[in-house]
Amino acid sequence: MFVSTYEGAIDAKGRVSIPAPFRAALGGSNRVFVWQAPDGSGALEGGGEELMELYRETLAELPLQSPIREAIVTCIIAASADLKIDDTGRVKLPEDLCEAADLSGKIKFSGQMDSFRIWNPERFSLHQMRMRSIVNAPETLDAFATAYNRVRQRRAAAGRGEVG
Amino acid sequence: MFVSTYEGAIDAKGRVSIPAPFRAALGGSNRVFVWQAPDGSGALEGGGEELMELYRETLAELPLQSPIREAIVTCIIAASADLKIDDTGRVKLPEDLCEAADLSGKIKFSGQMDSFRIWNPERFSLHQMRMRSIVNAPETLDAFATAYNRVRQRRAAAGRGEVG
DNA sequence: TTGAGGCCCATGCGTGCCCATGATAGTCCA
DNA sequence: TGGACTATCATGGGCACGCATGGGCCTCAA
Repeated sequence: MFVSTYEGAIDAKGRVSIPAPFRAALGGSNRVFVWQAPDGSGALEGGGEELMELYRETLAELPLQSPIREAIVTCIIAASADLKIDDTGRVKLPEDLCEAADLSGKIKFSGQMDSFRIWNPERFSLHQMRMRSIVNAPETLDAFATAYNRVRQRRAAAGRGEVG
Repeated sequence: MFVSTYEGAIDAKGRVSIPAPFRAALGGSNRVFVWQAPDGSGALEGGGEELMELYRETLAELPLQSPIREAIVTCIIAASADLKIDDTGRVKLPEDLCEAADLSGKIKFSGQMDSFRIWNPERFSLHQMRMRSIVNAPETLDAFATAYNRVRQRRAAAGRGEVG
């Protein structure tokens, strides 16, 4: 589970330390995949072998000739960098990805549950501010609370007991 | 279940003892997540792995590109501190969260059923006073009583018997 | 020969772990 | 019913390990 936000830095050799909690979330594997987040946020997105396996299964659900499948394969699978984590926990980010996400010097890692993101810090604060204004809208929290209660009730019905 | 309110303090190293009943509510896990309460109350909100798992399921219910999902991921998942409880029951609160919630010295923990909150004591009393005036309004208790009776009747219909 | 990448060692700082101490409440017995 | 004992919990502080980071050397390819 990728949670929280961590600071990091790209060193003179283009190397980046993956935050230790994220390495733990990768399940001890020393392989990471990194690609451009497809939502236009300008960040990079990353995940481990487990996520890639999930993507593989997801793609298998889609018709072989569908444009959706083709687009995902091209923009995520083909566009991913397949990186090896060295024994001090670092990877070398390819230059083209760094340029695409405007990364140099200080960077931010943010957890997204199943994946994580790598940000230019300023872009991240901007994104944060935008998201905060959405969260402040009462209908956002309402919608989340409604979905949350649905999940809880489903759990309770399945006899999985209470939270906490 | 997180119930009741407890006093606490931040020590010189930025550490805070999680009240023992809340630790018990975390189910023996030594991992806590803490983030800014998204309701503008100025408190921090906290929960355990179980709550995060519920949030993960809830997010999975929401469309991948929906602004709600993105906002919650940014403002809760990414904004959370992923804290480890040491064997005396303490965590180190990150400075940015302390600043955001105006915490230093004495603090208050308040139970919220599925999660708990961490308060600046003065803000908490203010909040308490505001809430008390709302509770005093007859329509508040009416609405609560109506919902309560609906739940009781649903239970009775399901043959789950009486309230202890 | 040179530049880039992979691998290894060195270091400083943060924080996680462990010790001890003090306070409080709950229990047991006189 | 009162007092002493004990268990649990909050708190303070020291120490060492883990993590992020910097740099050197070797290898391979252009």
